[in-house]
Amino acid sequence: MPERSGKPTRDTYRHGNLHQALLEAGTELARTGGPDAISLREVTRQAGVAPNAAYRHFPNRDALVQAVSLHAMAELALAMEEDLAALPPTDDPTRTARARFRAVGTGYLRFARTEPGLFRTAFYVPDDMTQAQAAASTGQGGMTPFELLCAALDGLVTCGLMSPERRPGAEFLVWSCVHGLAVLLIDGPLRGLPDEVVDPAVHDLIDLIEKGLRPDA
Amino acid sequence: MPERSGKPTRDTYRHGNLHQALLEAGTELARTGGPDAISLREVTRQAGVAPNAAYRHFPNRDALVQAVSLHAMAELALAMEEDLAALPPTDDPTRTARARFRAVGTGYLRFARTEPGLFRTAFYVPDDMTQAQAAASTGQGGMTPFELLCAALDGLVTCGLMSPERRPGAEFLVWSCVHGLAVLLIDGPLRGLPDEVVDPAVHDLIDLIEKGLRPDA
DNA sequence: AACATTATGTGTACGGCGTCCACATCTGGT
DNA sequence: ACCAGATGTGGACGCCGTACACATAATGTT
Repeated sequence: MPERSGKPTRDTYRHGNLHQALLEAGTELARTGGPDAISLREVTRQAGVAPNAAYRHFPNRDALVQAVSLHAMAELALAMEEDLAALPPTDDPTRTARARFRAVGTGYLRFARTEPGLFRTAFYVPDDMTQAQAAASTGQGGMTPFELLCAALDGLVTCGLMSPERRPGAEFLVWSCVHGLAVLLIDGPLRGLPDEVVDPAVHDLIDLIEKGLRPDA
Repeated sequence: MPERSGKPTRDTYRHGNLHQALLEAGTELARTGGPDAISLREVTRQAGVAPNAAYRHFPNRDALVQAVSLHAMAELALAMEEDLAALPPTDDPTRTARARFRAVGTGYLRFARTEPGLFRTAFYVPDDMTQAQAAASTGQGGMTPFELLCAALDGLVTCGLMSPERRPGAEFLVWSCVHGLAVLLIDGPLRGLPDEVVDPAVHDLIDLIEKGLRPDA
């Protein structure tokens, strides 16, 4: 008998699907400890494989973290889509546009608070960069979080809830506001606040943004 | 002659002011590489001292990073005070309140972009937490960044630029918006954008916030 | 069917890190 | 003059990422 203890033991010399296994182990580590918790030695350990085996699938640690990051970004998109899908159907297009805009924000913040480790990993960008809205980080609908936000903003413009001349670049401003609250809630000084405090704050923040975007008239 | 090479050599057994020296070395490391770049072995190396000497002044690495973080927060407050001080004097209190509010935001973002490493270090909060607006992280005026923001908001209320019933908790919303832009600009997908793009975005963001805070009337 | 090629996993080793322990040295109070 | 506490040193341990040489399995060619 070649082995007897532990569970991730394997009898074949080849693992079979190591790339995927490393990714999943990395995701679990990131879930509880953020990007810094992802270690090559730990993921290979969990896969029941020698540390160096990882180098057949990722050039270095950073590449693995990057891959997990993309996966986390996709989960963020999924969370946002969930909030969008949970919306009750409406006849009023204006009401719908507003609701969809809000859902984009609440989904974002819900994911940040539910999965802070993955959220932080999603925004881990090391040195190369510019893969933010790259593929593979989309939800079921094939849209990235950023694209979901843009679509929601376009909806606001269509319904007159936002002036068209304010539209260009607005996605970055809105994103900033929501992202900032997320960061302060999970990493920063607002950490660990109970839902009774946070939920109204989320509501108020989206109110503020919405009001800030509205046409002056 | 006991030593001859390198510069941080010292002839006395005692260093004299190691605590301070470690703090300064740590600050320099954080300035260029953020909190992760702070290493006990490196700061002691720069101080010309054995690695373990650090343990006479900080219980562990995290305590050092924490100390640097406080220092960085104070520098942030200083940057905000600079923008406030640079304001031209005005008779109109409303105009002043508005300008001071904007200065708080621009100072915050200017520091984030000028000193991204220190900015990230300032918001490094490990496990214990709740020292956010603790002492020692204040500027010359003795106020923390958070308190500077609160004061600016109070000014807005006084001048009727903001409805009093919206005031409670508003500091967190506004902080979120500005902080979010800072994070996206230095770490996130908006990284490395030129001033010609960023400056208008900063302006627009503060516009949006201001508008969102205004009374409905 | 036999062999060469490529893909994948292993073993060993190096240097860097934080940290623990025992020990050396200096300084201030008695 | 001495002792106690504060401060710095040296060595060791176990992590980590990663480079190099090697072993083994899968695949394609003849």
